[in-house]
Amino acid sequence: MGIAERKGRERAERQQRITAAAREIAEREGWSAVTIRRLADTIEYSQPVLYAHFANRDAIVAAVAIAGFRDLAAALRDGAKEAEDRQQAIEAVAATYLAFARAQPALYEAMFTLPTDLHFADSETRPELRDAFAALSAAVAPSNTEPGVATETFWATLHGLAALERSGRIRDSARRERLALVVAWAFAS
Amino acid sequence: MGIAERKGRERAERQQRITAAAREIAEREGWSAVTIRRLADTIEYSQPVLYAHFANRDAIVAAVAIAGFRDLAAALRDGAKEAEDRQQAIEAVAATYLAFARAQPALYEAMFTLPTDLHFADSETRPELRDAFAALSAAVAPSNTEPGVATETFWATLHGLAALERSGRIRDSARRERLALVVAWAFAS
DNA sequence: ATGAATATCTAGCGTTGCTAGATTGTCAAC
DNA sequence: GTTGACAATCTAGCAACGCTAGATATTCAT
Repeated sequence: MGIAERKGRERAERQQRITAAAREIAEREGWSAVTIRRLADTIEYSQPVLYAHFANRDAIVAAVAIAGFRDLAAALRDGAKEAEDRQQAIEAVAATYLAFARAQPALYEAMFTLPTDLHFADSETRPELRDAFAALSAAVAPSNTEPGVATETFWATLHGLAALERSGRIRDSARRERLALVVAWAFAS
Repeated sequence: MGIAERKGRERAERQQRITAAAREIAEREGWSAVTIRRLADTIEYSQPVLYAHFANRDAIVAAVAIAGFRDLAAALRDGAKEAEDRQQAIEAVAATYLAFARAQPALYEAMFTLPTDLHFADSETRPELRDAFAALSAAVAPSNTEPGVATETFWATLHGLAALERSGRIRDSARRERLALVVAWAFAS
């Protein structure tokens, strides 16, 4: 009965190719260039095949976003692992977060701007999202196990900085100084 | 020569009706429901008429956004005018900002999420945007006339909170506590 | 009243997300 | 092996989108 397994593998691989193509095109040309026809072309299947994998276009964006949260959580943990004290951990996490958003703007956009149906503070929160939140929380409030007002506010600041920097509404030249200020704020709380 | 004046008035009024309709529909059904056909129907003209007023759909969204910045600046000034000290001013501004975003989510979305070509920290920044920034700055750093790292970071925090609250990624129940924390941060800097 | 200029509309192009129905391929039963 | 059912895949098309060219109606100076 290896046939069913093979089909399952092929299906998973095709699904992977769809999200990879979406992410790549979005990063190169923006999410508006990610059309079903374009994706179908890229994976060399007809359009209806995509609907055997995802309910609609938004579901593809959401899949990319969830993969992004996995990446972000990993990056945050990796960035913080060499910190020697709380302040260093906060600084590492903040810098990593902003670098992540900056390096992959389309991915970040999928994670935070595009879909409205990926909730966080909710019973049905995806584990990937919880995990990224936990990585932040570990740096800000290592001793605290409650949901974390400080972590939420810290995250909001980072997200706000990422968003406003991206849209050119705060000076690119002051990035370093803002980072220092954020670290001071989070450290003090 | 009252004829030209009348035509000018009619034109301005029609333009006003377009943006008002866009804002209303967006607030009720989301920006994706704001189509050229729908707007044309609402103002009882054919579609090409809209293009005599705006270059394209994005320009309509941008017009709504700019009006939103006027409203926001006024709301911030109004909210802060009765504050007796710096801390009260910061708190008033923060609360007003978040209430503004919460009360008119589609408008706020137009201002911060949708268009990419309304720059801030830039020589060609629209005065409406500068003015809103100045209203924030007056509360955070009343004595400081420089562009304001603190103001930028404060703004970023408020925007992040607005965005994450809206998408349900931070707990609605902790709004008060986050506000208090933000005020403490901004006050300390 | 008439002709030019302006304002407005009808009709349509190309593209989008998505889907029904036809077509091809696969595999077990005889 | 052949056949028939089932699954996989494609072709073709719908309705709605932003936007525009060309036809028509309206307005105004002469």
